[in-house]
Amino acid sequence: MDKNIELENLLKDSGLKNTKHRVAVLKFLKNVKQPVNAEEIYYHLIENNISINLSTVYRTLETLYNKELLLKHIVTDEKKALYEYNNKAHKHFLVCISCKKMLSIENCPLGDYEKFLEEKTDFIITGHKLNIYGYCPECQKKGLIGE
Amino acid sequence: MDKNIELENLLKDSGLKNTKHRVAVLKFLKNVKQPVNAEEIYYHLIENNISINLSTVYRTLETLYNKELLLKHIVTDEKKALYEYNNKAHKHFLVCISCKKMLSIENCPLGDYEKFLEEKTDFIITGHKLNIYGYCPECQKKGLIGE
DNA sequence: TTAATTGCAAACACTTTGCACGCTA
DNA sequence: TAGCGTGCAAAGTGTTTGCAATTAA
Repeated sequence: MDKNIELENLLKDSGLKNTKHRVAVLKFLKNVKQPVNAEEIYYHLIENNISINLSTVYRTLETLYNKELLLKHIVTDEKKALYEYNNKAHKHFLVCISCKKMLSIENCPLGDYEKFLEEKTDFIITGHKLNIYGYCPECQKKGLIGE
Repeated sequence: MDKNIELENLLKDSGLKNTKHRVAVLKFLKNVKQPVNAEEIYYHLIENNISINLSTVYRTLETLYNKELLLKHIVTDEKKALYEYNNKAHKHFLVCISCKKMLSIENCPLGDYEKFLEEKTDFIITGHKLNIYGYCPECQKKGLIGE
């Protein structure tokens, strides 16, 4: 329950009204270990007796994403966007090309490469996104490589 | 004209029939300097008096992508997929978050970080995608930062 | 000849929007 | 109570597909 107060403050600090739907979405995303799509959030809430509409889920995600409370990912060849709680840690992902699962990596190998690039290109660099692809141990065991 | 023969051989080597549409799409993508979307390809062909249907453009892109003759990118918050000629060079991109232009970077700063990760996580790593985001010099001049 | 490719129109999947009602601050 | 949040149904957008006609091999 303490967690809800924390999330309610997060909303307040972002200038958003505190609604049960927003808290429920944040709470779910904070607890889940990998990025999930809108439909998965929708069904999770329904199963937990929180009546909500899919369009509200989308609107909520959009709102939270605009306030940078969430991160949003689109994986090539997957149609649905994936969302995760933004804990502000700088992260990268290991994406399984068989089951599409995303695992986060805490390390960032990029060091001061960005600084070098900025000087070379005159871009103002604001961030980067690094995904590393491969087959997760489970899919290797299932022999799903290549599917 | 020699270029067409080269592209026709590319198709043949991939086991694809040689059609004017496929050659035209490949030719355009080979000459353009940044990834483009299906509609841009469609209009380019129409303007060059190559009669084609948008759905054929999509089917062609899908076919060429499956044969790895093209690369496909999806940028978060952009709805349209971007395609580029796959010249097999290992590349990364500098993406302007204002005008969405993508510039390629030839360097790869990742070195043997992947090897380290593979050992640590038991993934079989097959590749990675690195995009670096920021504002391009043109958008900086236009004062478009933040839009 | 025959199997792959194409045009066209219709279908699709995910996401967004208009409007009337409900609820937070 | 003023204005943001929500449900519902309908619309939107990029992409895909079924089918008949066309074309490459």
